[in-house]
Amino acid sequence: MTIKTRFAPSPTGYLHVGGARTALFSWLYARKHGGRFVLRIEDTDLERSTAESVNAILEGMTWLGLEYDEGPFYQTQRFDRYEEVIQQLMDKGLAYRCNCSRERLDELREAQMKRKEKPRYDGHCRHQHVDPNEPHVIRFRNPQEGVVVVDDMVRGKVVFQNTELDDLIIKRTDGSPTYNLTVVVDDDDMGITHVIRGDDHLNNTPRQINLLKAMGKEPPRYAHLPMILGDDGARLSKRHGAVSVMQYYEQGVLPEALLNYLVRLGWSYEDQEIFSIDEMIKLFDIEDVNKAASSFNTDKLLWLNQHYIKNDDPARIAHMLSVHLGDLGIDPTTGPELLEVVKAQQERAKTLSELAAICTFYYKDFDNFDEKAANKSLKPAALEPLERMRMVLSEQEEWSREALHGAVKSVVDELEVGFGKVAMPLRVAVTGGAPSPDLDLTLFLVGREACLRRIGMALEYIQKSQ
RNA sequence: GUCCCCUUCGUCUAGAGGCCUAGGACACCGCCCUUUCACGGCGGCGACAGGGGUUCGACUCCCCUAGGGGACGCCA
Repeated sequence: MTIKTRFAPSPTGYLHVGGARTALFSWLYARKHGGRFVLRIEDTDLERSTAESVNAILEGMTWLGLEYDEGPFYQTQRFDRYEEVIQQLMDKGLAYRCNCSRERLDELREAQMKRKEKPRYDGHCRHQHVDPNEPHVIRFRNPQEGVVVVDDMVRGKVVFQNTELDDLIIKRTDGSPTYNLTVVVDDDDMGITHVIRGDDHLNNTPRQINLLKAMGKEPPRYAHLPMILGDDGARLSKRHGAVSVMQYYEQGVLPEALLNYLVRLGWSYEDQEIFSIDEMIKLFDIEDVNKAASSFNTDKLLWLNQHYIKNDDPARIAHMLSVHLGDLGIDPTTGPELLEVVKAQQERAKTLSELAAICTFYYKDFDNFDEKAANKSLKPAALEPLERMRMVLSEQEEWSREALHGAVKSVVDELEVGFGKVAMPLRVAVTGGAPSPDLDLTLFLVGREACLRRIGMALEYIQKSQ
């Protein structure tokens, strides 16, 4: 039997980290077992589903590289099929029409709550004849005795009493099918063998199993993944920063870093922290997934991101970085070779946007010196070293790292001071105080013209601050 | 409220009765490297929710309590 998993989001918002993790685990499980991965859009809620959300989800999946083998399927295009199943259930007496008013239902719920009972439909229309021509919904006749055992791959066996379940609506007054029916029909029709989804669906599972049994079908295997909470342990929401996966893209998080972060949320393999996609596929197993919810920790994501930025091919980083430089109004073709700049700065940033920011000084003058750096290094004592450096650099014939190192050294020797007395002011003068690599490499990349101009700015700055 | 689930350092996690003086990672704090910032190296801080059992022995098994999460929709 070929293993088949699916990711089935409802297009009522963006792809968020929780959804992305669910998709990742489903995808990994399929890939690991040489199976197939299906994308299905659960858009039966016509009120809230939007085309923008569909696009956002597809965009997120693409960015993360979670490619699907089948789909995307849209439930709104399968209404005929759902109708067919509903009819079959009606014919077999396993579903019935109900015309209870919303008012009655509301009152019922309220009364039950007041009695400290679990609110649920009382089966009022179970044995009532309802005229098909008047407005009605169709409810599934849930078994009233016995138990349903969900044999979950991460939770183990979970037992539900049928008396806890009520007769759920499978078809609305407007004729559209509801979630619990559509998932069950689709998962079965599409041959889904493993339903891997969020924890919040665990309580729906016994209902779905009953529905499946009524249809004469065999339930798939289930795996309910623990939720992802915000940094503060509360449910993930907008106030926790990035809600949409694409916001991480915008901030300059690498997809492999996000995936690596997500795969370690609720799963681990020995003491390993860094996983390539291939390693994830090889080592991942749904049986090893934890039961407890976990909190999203941005610091760790950023640490992973820095790791990937630092270790990735500089050419690839350069390619991705140009977008972020563009955001800052920088055209990297107007200055030093971007590839060389990336190599020089690669290990100094946690995100691509941060990397872009610290690469700015290679391409354009800064407006102000960093206050802290300037206070420390741009003092009167720096006047002489900077004057000397300006002269030496303006006369410098060979503009190479080695030669520039010699140039700085010559000033140090001439003034008979420590290396830092010259190097520090010079670095701040040239970079504005931004993090930067070796001084000789920095001077080399920034170029003679900009170096001289900025030393002038620094001298002016020192004189003005007196 | 009812039902279901969960509970190891601040966070992610290892731990399948003795291997635990509870291991790793992020964060934090020191030190080293160093012309800045990083990187890297070394070290430190820091947890079994509480209470009962079972057992020669419990982080591991059972029960209770507490706390957290989820579900209880003509949402998915």
